[in-house]
Amino acid sequence: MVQHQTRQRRPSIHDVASHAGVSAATVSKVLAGVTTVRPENAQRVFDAVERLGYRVDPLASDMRRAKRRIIGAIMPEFESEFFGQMVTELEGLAEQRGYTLVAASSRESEAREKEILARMHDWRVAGVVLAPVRNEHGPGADFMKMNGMTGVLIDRVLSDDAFDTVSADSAAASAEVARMLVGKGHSHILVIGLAEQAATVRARLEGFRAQALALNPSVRIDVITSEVSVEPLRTSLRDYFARGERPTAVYSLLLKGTLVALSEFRRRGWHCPNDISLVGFDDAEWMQVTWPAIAAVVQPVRQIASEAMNLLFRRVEGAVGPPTARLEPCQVLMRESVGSPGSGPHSGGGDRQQPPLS
Amino acid sequence: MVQHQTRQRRPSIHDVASHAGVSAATVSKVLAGVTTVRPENAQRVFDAVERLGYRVDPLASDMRRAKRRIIGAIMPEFESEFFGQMVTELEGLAEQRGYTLVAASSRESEAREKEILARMHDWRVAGVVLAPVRNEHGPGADFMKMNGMTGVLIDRVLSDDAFDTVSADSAAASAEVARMLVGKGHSHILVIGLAEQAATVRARLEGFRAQALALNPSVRIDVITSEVSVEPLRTSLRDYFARGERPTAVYSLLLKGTLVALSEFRRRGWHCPNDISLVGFDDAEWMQVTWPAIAAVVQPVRQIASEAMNLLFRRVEGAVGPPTARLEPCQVLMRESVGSPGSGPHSGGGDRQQPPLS
DNA sequence: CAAGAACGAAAAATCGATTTATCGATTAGA
DNA sequence: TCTAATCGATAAATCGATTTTTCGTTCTTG
Repeated sequence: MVQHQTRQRRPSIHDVASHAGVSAATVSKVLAGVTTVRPENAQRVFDAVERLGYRVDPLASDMRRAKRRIIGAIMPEFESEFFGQMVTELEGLAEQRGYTLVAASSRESEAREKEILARMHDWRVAGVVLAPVRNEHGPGADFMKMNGMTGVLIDRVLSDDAFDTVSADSAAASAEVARMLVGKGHSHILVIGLAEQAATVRARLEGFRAQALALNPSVRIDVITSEVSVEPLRTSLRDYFARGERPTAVYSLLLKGTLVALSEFRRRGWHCPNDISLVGFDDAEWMQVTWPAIAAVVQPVRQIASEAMNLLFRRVEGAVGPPTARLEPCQVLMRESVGSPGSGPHSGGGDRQQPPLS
Repeated sequence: MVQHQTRQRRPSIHDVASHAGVSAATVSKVLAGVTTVRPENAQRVFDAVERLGYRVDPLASDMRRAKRRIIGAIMPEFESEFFGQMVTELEGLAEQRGYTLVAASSRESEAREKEILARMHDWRVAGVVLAPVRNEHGPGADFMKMNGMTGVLIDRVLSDDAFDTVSADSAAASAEVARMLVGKGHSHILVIGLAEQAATVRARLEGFRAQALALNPSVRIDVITSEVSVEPLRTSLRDYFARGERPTAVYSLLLKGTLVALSEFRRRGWHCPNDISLVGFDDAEWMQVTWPAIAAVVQPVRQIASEAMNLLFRRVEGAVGPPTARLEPCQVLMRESVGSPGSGPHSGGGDRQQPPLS
């Protein structure tokens, strides 16, 4: 525990060895827990370690290994609660196993995603947790395949023929949303999302549609998607409402879509749930303190992170066999933003902004 | 560009050397841009690099350096937009200079903060960007001092005698908030915050109080703080309102406080800005799409990140001299959550929850 | 009691790069 | 012409650990 010296160079394993009067190899063995060392020598090593405040240099320690004790994490962004929590969880889990997590943001760019992967490959990371920008078939996964990297794909994925995948069971969650909305009497529902994330969006959409139609064959489901960014989505949504379309509920398949929907509602002076109901995929802390509180699908971040790390380390340790595709169940939080249609006056609209409460 | 081989072992500098018919030292020099190499040999090296798809192993490359090309970033959390953006920015800036960023979350724990720093010290990071849990005088900064680490402190800091500091000019921003609130006629204002972050909170508080009193000497300013977490703050706030205190405006010194205030308002059935006005330190994307939009102080994330990295690399490159303390200006976004007092009926309260719009 | 097994620890090789020292071949200068 | 300086490149040392090989003792055993 002593660290009285403020000198520059840190003690190396050789310093410990000479202080303990043994060889560096012996020190290494003692610290690795090898039992074929005389207890007396082991004690001298521990003493010297203590006295010098010696700690293993992870960089040097990793030099000879083919796989270094580093795990890479690549997320599309860090700004949302979901990915923030995800990185926090992954970091903790990696640390528990003595690994260092190197996190990087692909900033929603597949090109950047590939560059980051190349850099992580340079570091000889033991494994990668990749949340792809688009889906499991992007250039990122290809690069990993091509270079024999071990990894797990999460979030915007369904299943892959090379990597284990873990994601929220968004189809089941969407079905539950459908149950709730149709159950409340909604028969004209708008679903908005980004088509870029193909498979996941399709799963959510189909999960929702199938359940909704099963409950009420005459329900009308409109879909608005945009390819890459959310701004075109905003424009499409604006046009849609301007055309006079009046769904009684909106289900947004992604957080940014929920924000867009809310801002379009506010733009038209519509209030939830009286004028229109809203459910969003992805929960956020603020959603329960606003008026109205926003109904949302909560993704099981901890479970996804923990399952992903389990699968990853299994592969890192050499497990073989066909890749698995895990789906973790979500929770749907029904809040005030959802009501029954026709329970309040549908303010005709118009594009002017108006103060909400007076 | 060629990477036809899917074999396991990556080519080393010796593979390149033998393919080019030169020594490893020559390859190293060519790649380092040393000019005392015969152009013909340089070309052969480049060709071999291309053919083999060779890339330098950053781990091995860093072995002999005292400071490795790694920058550590320690944030109290990753879940908020502010720190999420901060990590994104820092990562980009580190990458630009050929450094790898290792980010870790102290999870609002000073003990963990120190552990992470110890681990980063093990890695011999070139520098650290530390956003301390409490302030610049915590065990984290002490550890860095003790071990001669180079670093920059950001966010919850004012100035330090050992490290450069960069933070938002929250005193000036708070003064501007005071100007706006007092200017609107508020004369009883509640300020809430966490005292743990001593210096910063005091700066914000004093900046606010001084300006408010300068404009209206009879303004009443109540302060509620809690030491560590936000839950006691919630309790205190609840008690405060239950005692019958009726400020006309609340200024929250931190994001979590803004959420707590909103949830207490909703608990009592109060609406912004008619029943009470609200301004929060720290902006978030959702604040502009809710009803009402929440007024907030926007921190200059990019400027803080960029300035922190500039200062850090200056020190990494050996710059000496007294530490600097930078304050980056904030922007105050006045939104609908702020109005004039008495412009709407103050609903007496009561603790029952009530639907907002009807 | 001597040959062989078992044990513990030191010596040496290794990982993949960088840097320093060394060396041979030209070229320059005396 | 002989020595000295210069140039380009290679050999070797280094970084800090781990792992393999080697070696000297001690303990068995025939």
